[in-house]
Formats: sequence, C-alpha cells, structure tokens
Amino acid sequence: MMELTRKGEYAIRGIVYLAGKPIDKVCLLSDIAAAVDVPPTFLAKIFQQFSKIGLVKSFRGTGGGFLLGRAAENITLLEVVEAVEGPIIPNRCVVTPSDCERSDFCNVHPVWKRVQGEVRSVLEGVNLKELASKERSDINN
Amino acid sequence: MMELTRKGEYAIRGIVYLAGKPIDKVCLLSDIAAAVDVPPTFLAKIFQQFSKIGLVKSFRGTGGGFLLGRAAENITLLEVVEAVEGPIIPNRCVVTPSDCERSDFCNVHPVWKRVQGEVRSVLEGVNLKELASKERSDINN
DNA sequence: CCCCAAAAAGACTATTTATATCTTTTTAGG
DNA sequence: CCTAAAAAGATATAAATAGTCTTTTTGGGG
Repeated sequence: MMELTRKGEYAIRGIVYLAGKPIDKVCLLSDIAAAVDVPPTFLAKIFQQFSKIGLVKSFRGTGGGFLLGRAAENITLLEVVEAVEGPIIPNRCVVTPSDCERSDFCNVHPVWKRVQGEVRSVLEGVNLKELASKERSDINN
Repeated sequence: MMELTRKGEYAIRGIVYLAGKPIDKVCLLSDIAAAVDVPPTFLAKIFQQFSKIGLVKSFRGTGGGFLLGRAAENITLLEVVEAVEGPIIPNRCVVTPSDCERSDFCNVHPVWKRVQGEVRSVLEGVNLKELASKERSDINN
C-alpha cells in the first residue's frame, strides 16, 4: 500500500534532472524524457502541471523548453510529489477535521494524522539540490 | 496519494470491533458488518484473509463466528493493515534492495526507505487494545 | 441421518484510477 | 509565414478497487 504512481515517479525523475542542469539551461522536453526514460507525452502532461504552479518555467516555440521555476534548494520533494499526486492522505478521514463522522469516537483517526505528519515531514526535509547532487547524501538503502 | 483503500478501512473497523468485545465472545460476521457499517460480503472476504494468518479464529456452522486470534494488545495496526493491503511500499524501488536498477545513483531511493520506516514505525506502535478502548488515547485530530 | 446455520471458496461484475497516446491549438523566433 | 516547441483536449487501454452472487464445506442439534 501507499505506493507512489508512475506519474509521481516520472515527475520526480524529470524535475530532478532539471535540477541537475545549470540554472539557465533551457531543456527540451524530449531530451528530458529520453534522459530519464519516461514516455515524452506523459512527461509533457506532468510538466504542464508543474508549469501551472510555477515549479518549472516553460517557453514555447523555437528555442523553447523548460527551466526550474526556483532555485533547486528551495523546492522540496513534498512539493513535487503533491503537485502531481495531490496531498498526502493516508486515509480519507484525515482530509478535513470535520469530514469524518467517525472521528469523534475513532481512535485510529489520530494515528493516520501522525502518519500523515511523518511522511510530510520526511518529504519536506529533502530538496531538489540534494536529490540532484552526484554525492550520495545518505547511506545507500 | 498514499491512501488506504476501503478494504483496509473496513478491515480495521471490523477487527477493532472484535477487539472491543470480551475475549471469548464469538461474533457473527453479519453482526460485525452491521455494527461497523460495511458490506457483509466484503467483510467476509477480509475476515477470511485474517483467518488464514491467524489474526482471527473462525468457527463454522451453528454457533459459529469469529474471535480475535490473539490478545488485542499483541496485534499491531501494522499487522492488520499489511494483512489486507500488503506491505508498506511508498515506491516500487524499495521493494527489494536489488530490485531498482536506478538505486545506485538515485538519491531519492533512501528517502523512500525513510518514509517506509516512519510509516511502519507509527503503525507498529499502536495495538488493537488501544484502538478499541473507549478512552481517547490521543488528542483528537 | 438429516436439516440448518455459518463461514470458505470461487466466479463474476461494475466502477474508478492509472497509464498512457493522438490530435489540434497556441505561442514564439527567424 | 514557416517552423519549433509547449499547451490543451480528447480518446484508449489496462489494472485495481469495490463489491456481489453462487456453491461448497463444516459443524451442531434433533
């Protein structure tokens, strides 16, 4: 359970690739897609979503392509994931405080809240600069 | 993302209900289903899974029904969730160490490992006795 | 031995979500 | 105005989710 979709995986690959390029290097979608091994048409959809919320900047026409919207160290993994997958919701009951009519008496509700907090916290603690660096920031595995 | 399915939600409701009953009280599936508001046929499938791995004991025929397989305090929420949803896998790449051919150079791999660890840890820290108690073990929300 | 109660097992269905692809439109440069 | 490239929208396929229905097995009681 709790599995990231392909879309999420592809989104991360694509934007991490961008983060590894010089800040002013405009990248073609087709090049990015080829480099990170994702279907170009699919990646296009993903980058459109990124573009709408400013995670990347896009330029159309000749010489067009994509740039990172902000400095890589100011974009967290959480933002990237939530941009394409939506909010981190381990269970419906945590969507809004009042949403779940069982939450008054249900002891598992606070557990899901805690799960949500932990996951968000881990993902928020990682930025694209770290992810794009050649150095392994962590022990493998 | 990372959402528990209905099946998982129903599974928890059902087994927490059992955990709230006297240890030797054999409960009818139909009663459990009605009490926790889940489709009886669906809950039947879920309890069959529980039964196979010993989370609950089942008795057939007249006077049959279900009991908790072990003391409620010895069953963690993690076991219950994994029983019906499978292992906690935030991304395919964490399934097996060698499974992901990107894991050599991919910095996000260890992040997913950390997410997995945190989620498992939270769920493992909660048992059915706590979940079934009338006292709120935690602040609401 | 027969009947009834209840869970187990298996087949089947419908809906939704995931995973794309294809076509057309817009924008920009040369 | 021609070409390059992204944006937008429509469509297609496959898989997972969320169930239902039917038949079988098991066990108790008369």
